[in-house]
Amino acid sequence: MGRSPCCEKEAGLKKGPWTPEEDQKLLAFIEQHGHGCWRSLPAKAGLRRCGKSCRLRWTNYLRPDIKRGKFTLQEEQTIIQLHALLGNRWSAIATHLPKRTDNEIKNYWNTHLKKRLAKMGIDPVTHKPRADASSAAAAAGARYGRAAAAHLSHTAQWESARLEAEARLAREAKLRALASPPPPSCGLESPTSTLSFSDGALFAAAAAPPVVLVTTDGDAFGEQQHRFGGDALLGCAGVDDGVEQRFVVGAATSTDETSAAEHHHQEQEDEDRGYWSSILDMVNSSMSSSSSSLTSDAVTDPAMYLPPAVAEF
DNA sequence: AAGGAGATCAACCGCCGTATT
DNA sequence: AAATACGGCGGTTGATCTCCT
Repeated sequence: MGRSPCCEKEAGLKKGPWTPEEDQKLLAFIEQHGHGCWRSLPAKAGLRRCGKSCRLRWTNYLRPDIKRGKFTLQEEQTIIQLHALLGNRWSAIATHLPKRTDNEIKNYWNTHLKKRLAKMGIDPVTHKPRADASSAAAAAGARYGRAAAAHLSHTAQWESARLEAEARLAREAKLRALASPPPPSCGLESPTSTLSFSDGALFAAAAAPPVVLVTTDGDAFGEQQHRFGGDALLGCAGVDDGVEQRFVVGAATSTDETSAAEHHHQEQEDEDRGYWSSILDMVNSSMSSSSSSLTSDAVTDPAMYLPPAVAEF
């Protein structure tokens, strides 16, 4: 069936970058009347724009509760972790990054994080080592790959849990929609997303996904070792965008070390599970208390997004 | 200083799900 | 039940900026 573009009917509508005057008009109107129906807003506000364009400008730029500027390490970590869980569901990811818009997160992923993972030989889509990785990335990826391979069964379990959780999420969303309308927006929601934090039931059901953390600022955070997922350990002393990345992967290669390595590996796997549980708990608790007095400041506490090992820094 | 290449990001496009008629 | 309206989402584009040669 589809739907025709909202601007199709009216010719002469302006496109392209917004001028300060237009911003002012839109801001003034919304502050005074609220946005109400976006389609009729431009005419009421004296703007020669389509409603969609106004909505986009407001949600991605003009809203007062938007944080702009460089992403913090914690925010990057959250994006990478959530992308491993949710894929390109930017609005859902934005739900967990207070004051960031899905558009901003999407841009940041496409321009920074995706490339960084690719440089490391990690497929940014699957968050797993790429087969065609080359040079240093290949070496790192290969080591990562060995560890990953050693945990394939766990990965399969994770994938299964994830799919199951997705299905449960869909069912629950349906039930919620039938039961009651969503509560008014609270401080924890993304500026752009309407996804409720209670959708995080997904996370409750999830186990540890295979995910890689890439640091951006070695100077600021020094050498770090992060544990992720059930299927690999990956540490990284990042200098800057792929200049030099050192990996510490929890898989021994020599025969002599095998036994000790297996033992160590088991311990690490337990730690990984514990680590992911803590992330999932964190996400869950922020969701379950979204209707309480918890403020967005509480959620933006960087420590909340750090793996235990990093939080100690 | 010039210009070419790559990076960035605001904004657009087209589709989807849901509500309404 | 079908058609239409609307808000929202994710992918993509293109103007602008920055860096490099």
